[in-house]
Amino acid sequence: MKPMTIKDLANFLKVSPSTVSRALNNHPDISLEVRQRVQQLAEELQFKPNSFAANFRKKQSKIIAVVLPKIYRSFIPDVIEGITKKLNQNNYQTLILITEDELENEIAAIKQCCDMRVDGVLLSLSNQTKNLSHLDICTKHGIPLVLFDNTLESKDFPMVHINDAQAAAKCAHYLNTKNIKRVAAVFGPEELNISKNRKLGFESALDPQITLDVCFAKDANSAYHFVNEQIEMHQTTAFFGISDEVLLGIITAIKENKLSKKTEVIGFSDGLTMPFLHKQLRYIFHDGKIVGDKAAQLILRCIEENQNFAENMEISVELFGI
Amino acid sequence: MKPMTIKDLANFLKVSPSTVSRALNNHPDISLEVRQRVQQLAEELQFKPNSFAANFRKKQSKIIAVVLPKIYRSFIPDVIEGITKKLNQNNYQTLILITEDELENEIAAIKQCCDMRVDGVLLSLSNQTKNLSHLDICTKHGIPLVLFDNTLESKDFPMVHINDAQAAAKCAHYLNTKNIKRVAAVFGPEELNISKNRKLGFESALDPQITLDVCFAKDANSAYHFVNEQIEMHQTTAFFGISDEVLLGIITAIKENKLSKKTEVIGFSDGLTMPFLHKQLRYIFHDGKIVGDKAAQLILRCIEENQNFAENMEISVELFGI
DNA sequence: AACGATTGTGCAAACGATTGCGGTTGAATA
DNA sequence: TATTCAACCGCAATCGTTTGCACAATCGTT
Repeated sequence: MKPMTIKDLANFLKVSPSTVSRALNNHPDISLEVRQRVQQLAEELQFKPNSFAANFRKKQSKIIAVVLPKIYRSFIPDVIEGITKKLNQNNYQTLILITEDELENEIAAIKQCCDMRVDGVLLSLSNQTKNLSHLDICTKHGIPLVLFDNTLESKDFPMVHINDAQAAAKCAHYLNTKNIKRVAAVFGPEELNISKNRKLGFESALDPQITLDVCFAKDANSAYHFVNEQIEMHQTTAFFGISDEVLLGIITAIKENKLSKKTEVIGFSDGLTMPFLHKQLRYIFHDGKIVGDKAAQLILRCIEENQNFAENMEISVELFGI
Repeated sequence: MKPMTIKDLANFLKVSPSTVSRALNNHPDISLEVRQRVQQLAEELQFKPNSFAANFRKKQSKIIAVVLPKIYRSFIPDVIEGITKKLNQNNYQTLILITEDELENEIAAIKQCCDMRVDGVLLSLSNQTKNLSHLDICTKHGIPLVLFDNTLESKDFPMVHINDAQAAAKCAHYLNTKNIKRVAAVFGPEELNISKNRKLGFESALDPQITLDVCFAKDANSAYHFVNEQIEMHQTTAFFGISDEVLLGIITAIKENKLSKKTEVIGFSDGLTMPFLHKQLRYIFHDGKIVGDKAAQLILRCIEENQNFAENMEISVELFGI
């Protein structure tokens, strides 16, 4: 029992294959009556044209690749959900490629995308990536690409992300109003772009009267130890944390020191665990769903308009907390 | 400038297209010398055969679809990483479809997979799914499918997951040794299969001398309130939590009641946040990477051997904690 | 020297849907 | 009535690779 083809349908309906094809694609050349007859039969027989053949002919895969360093536990899952949702609504599917934060893998992934002839690429850069020259093959193959989340400035590719520096500045501004002498800021690994950007924004917005202690923490535990030191050495009562992970360390430390009530904690969070853990937390709500949605939207526009208009999109963020 | 084809290469090298094709696919019929010449030129010119045409001809997409309810913050990200890693090693790519825990979407996703002619499907069931009849179209299309994580018993499809009941029983056994009179167990939403299975395993393994209070919590907050009640009403000193989310509620509550030291907390965790938060936590380490890896392995075998041998795979789990 | 085995290569037919172009209708217009 | 013009539909080429088969060359055997 060979799988059905468009020809079989055509024979059965006494029309030509081309008519069936056009009818299935809602081509206006086909009369409403024929169109309906075709679609109805296709529906009944659960017939779908062979997508391999269609892709081949139409030179499109209806697949968007999402290339990212790692599926961290917060933010990225939401991004993926945001992307798939938007893409599905537009009849595209989502392919996931993971680079493990290595440039080499990123290059391979991009090549893979070209080889597979995906219709577009959403890319969050690895932290080893210092320039965008390896993305040229996408341009060469006519595959639109948009950068999201972890990005580098570029005139060739649109990007969507929050303005990290500005968001961090908001946190600093908040602290400026709080009659504080000293603040300890915990960032992620020093080489991360978000660490750099948020540090820059935070530092330059912070009232110079306030003494700033800085730490690049590789995980919750190192944040925890840093905070303990700060409390011991300087009786610090204000902390800034760049991610849910370091916030976990910060919050744990201040709780153990019974300073929850007397301490300001502010940072970036996905709004789930950390605000629950520490009700007084102020945080920049970093909403992955929106980033994903916007990124998908942008790539769809690129595909539609067949060009990489380098229009960046900045997601505005707000400070949350009681 | 038209994109290069196999014919262009062939003309240039004065061989036939078939030879180029075979050479590129390392077909042994082609002499080593010719094979190398072809591959070398292809390498230089960065030529890759049009995958649309190849897919079409070979009737394979080299894509595996992963269908899942939702990308929760723990476990699932690891599963995805485990899957993509294993698949990549075998030259397959990973497509993500999300059902949002709705049967309707699950059915649509499965159909989509068939329409796209993916080479295999990895499916974690929605919690609305009560039977597997909608998976027949996969069988009909000859697409192998393996169930993972949230599954239902089936003789048609292999599945990989941990033995929830048995793992929960391990927790109960541990508590049995602890001279405890009363334990409060917090599960997830009642309709979830993991809730049911883990509850069953836990209940039946628990020493009947121990009084059991049960709660189905929809989030960390409801777990938190339940625990507070239990402490107030029964001075409970032992808690079982089915997931990181409810553990968060449990741990927060016992900390606020300053009972960390005097209380046994045990449950299922991905081993990151919760053990950090509560050092005394005992937990079943639910390792998504392994589940993903095994699931991918299984689907690859199905593809290779061209059959759905219903060989289930149970991931063994261990109790962690100091 | 004639004979099968090997080995290595090319020919040409698929694979199944799409689409430019041309042809057939019937109705509308002059 | 002749002509025009849509509206519809079919013909056949096309997309680029793969692969069954035939064929040519080379080799070792009797």
